[in-house]
Amino acid sequence: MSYVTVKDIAKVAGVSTNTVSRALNGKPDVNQETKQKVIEVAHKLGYVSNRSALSLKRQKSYIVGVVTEDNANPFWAEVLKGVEATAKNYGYHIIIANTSRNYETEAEGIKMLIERRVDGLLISPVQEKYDDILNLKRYEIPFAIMGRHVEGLDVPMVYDDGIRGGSIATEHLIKQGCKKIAFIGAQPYNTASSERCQGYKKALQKNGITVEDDLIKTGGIEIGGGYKSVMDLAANHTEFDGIFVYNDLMALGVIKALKELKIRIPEDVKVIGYDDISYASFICPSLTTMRMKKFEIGEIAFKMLFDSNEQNKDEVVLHSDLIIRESA
Amino acid sequence: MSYVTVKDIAKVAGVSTNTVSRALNGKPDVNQETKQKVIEVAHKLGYVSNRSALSLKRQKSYIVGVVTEDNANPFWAEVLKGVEATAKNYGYHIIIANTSRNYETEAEGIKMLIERRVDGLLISPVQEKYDDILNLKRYEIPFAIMGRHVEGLDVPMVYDDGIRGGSIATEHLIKQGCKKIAFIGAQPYNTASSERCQGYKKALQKNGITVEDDLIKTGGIEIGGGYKSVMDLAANHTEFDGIFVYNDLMALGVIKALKELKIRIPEDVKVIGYDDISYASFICPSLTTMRMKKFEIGEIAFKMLFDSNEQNKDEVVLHSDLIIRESA
DNA sequence: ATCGGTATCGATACCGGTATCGATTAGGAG
DNA sequence: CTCCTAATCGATACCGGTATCGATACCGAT
Repeated sequence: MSYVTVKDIAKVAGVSTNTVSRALNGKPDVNQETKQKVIEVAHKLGYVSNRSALSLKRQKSYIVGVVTEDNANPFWAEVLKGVEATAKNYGYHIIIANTSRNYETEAEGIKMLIERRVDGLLISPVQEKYDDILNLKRYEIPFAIMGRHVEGLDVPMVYDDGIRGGSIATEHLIKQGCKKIAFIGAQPYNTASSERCQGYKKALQKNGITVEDDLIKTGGIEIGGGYKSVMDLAANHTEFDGIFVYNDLMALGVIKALKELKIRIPEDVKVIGYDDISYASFICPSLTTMRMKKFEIGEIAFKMLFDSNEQNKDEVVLHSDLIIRESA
Repeated sequence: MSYVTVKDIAKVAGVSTNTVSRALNGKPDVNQETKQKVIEVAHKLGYVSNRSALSLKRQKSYIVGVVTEDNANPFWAEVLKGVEATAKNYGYHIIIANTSRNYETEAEGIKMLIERRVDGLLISPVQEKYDDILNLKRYEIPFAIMGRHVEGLDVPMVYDDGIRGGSIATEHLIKQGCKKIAFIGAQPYNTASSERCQGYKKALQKNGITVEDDLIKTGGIEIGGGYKSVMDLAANHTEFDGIFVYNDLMALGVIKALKELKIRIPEDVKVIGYDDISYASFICPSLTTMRMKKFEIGEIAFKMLFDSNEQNKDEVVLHSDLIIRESA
């Protein structure tokens, strides 16, 4: 059986398609009895409205596109929950486009979302380039940047204060007695990573510890990236007694590497992560980290698109909290 | 600036909308020069095609709807990666509808996806009821069930052999010397859970161990469910030296509870999970588990919809492998 | 000169809804 | 009885594409 249309309902109910539309949408100018009958017929025929036709006519899709690096990543999964829950409250659905931290994939994803005529766009940019995002200004589509702070882009953003957080994390290691603290970060163009690194340097300087370039590693993100950076440090015989890792996922790799190197945590080396993903308390040793307001990032980002209270803010900065566990 | 249409391009290029369409879609019956000019104009004006209009005209959306309990759940996140990667190869996009293990949410999600006129539907059902899924047969939309085995539904399915896997997991505990093995499962209507429980019973019987109802717990899923079940066992002073947990996420809760009860793993109690989520090797102690073919479930499920090689199979059964780590 | 074939292109209908506007009817006021 | 108003409803245009079909022009063959 094919899909039922308003025309089918109209024929069976003996009214015009217009009346069907009015009846089904609770509009005025319909007699109560007619309305009942139409609804009855629609139900009996198994009518389901066609959103494509609606989108076309209303010039509104009630879809918001979300562009993130990977919706399976536990950090972004939480952010997405915030977006999704808020979207639902506002009568929107979301389509997710993963970038896999690749600029071309990001550009493709954004194009796809524009083709679907999303009503808004939430982007956590790859940051290799911003051409695709700047290009968005050609259209009248509202969009916002999530989880990253980008200077000079003149686009609404919601992000975590990485300088503050990085500074707090590093100070915690210093208070725990660490003297030679390494920073293991993401790609250099990743502003979240570079801000946390700035915070790290700030904390070191404030405490009279010199910043050593050998102790700063940037590279691939995710578990493998953290693993590799520790192995690099070890291969260069760089000494360290503390590590501040860009995020918890990389911290997993860091911990794995340290274990393989028979370095005890936290006795020999203390480790602190960032994000507080849900598995941070279950890993061994449990991970000290900065708890980011993940759900809120998604929630606020969505509201920046459509909620008049948040709409005209061009920047929302969130603060993360230190969560002390076993690793530091 | 509003969106550019074929009409705008036609006006500027001095041709008809039809010619624009032909030129942009690589169709024949267009002069090479005309084609070039149209493409040029389209590019200059920043044309992006409108998928809603296309969907309406072509009666095809190139979207597949995916209904799962929670895309943030590490197990389903992997399955979704399989779906997404395969969909991309076939030129499809996906829209995700989370059910939160709630029948009403599932029914709503399915309705939304039908409204968007998805070309296919992949569902991991809540299993409280099947009315919404059976209702799908009214439409001509292809769909398949992922990760669950449901008898008597006459719908294509791809799932893991839970009886086999549950049996292997339980036998592993028995070989490790466990005599009193508990099973901690999900809700009773969850067929994946009940099949693993069947496998558990089968293995016990085969090894001359009597099945004790006190040792079988069913209840809430996810971390909290596992935690609560262990605490229930402890409150009833039920003795056990091994636990087979429905999935790894619940195993996290189990391990948390055991730690709080000062029960050592694996010395006092051995624990085995199911799924092999990516964090299983990082938790403490690292989790022995059954590795499910998560990506493949998503991949095969998608192919069942459209790929002529897989299309006419009504069931694909996958086998999981025992991964031995510290917890058992 | 006429004809047939081919290449190129445009007018128009249609997909499934909704909005605009006009038509019809009934009822009450004058 | 006429006029006005409100309630109800239908005909039609439109959203942005594409498919169908017909029109036109140009070529070489007869």
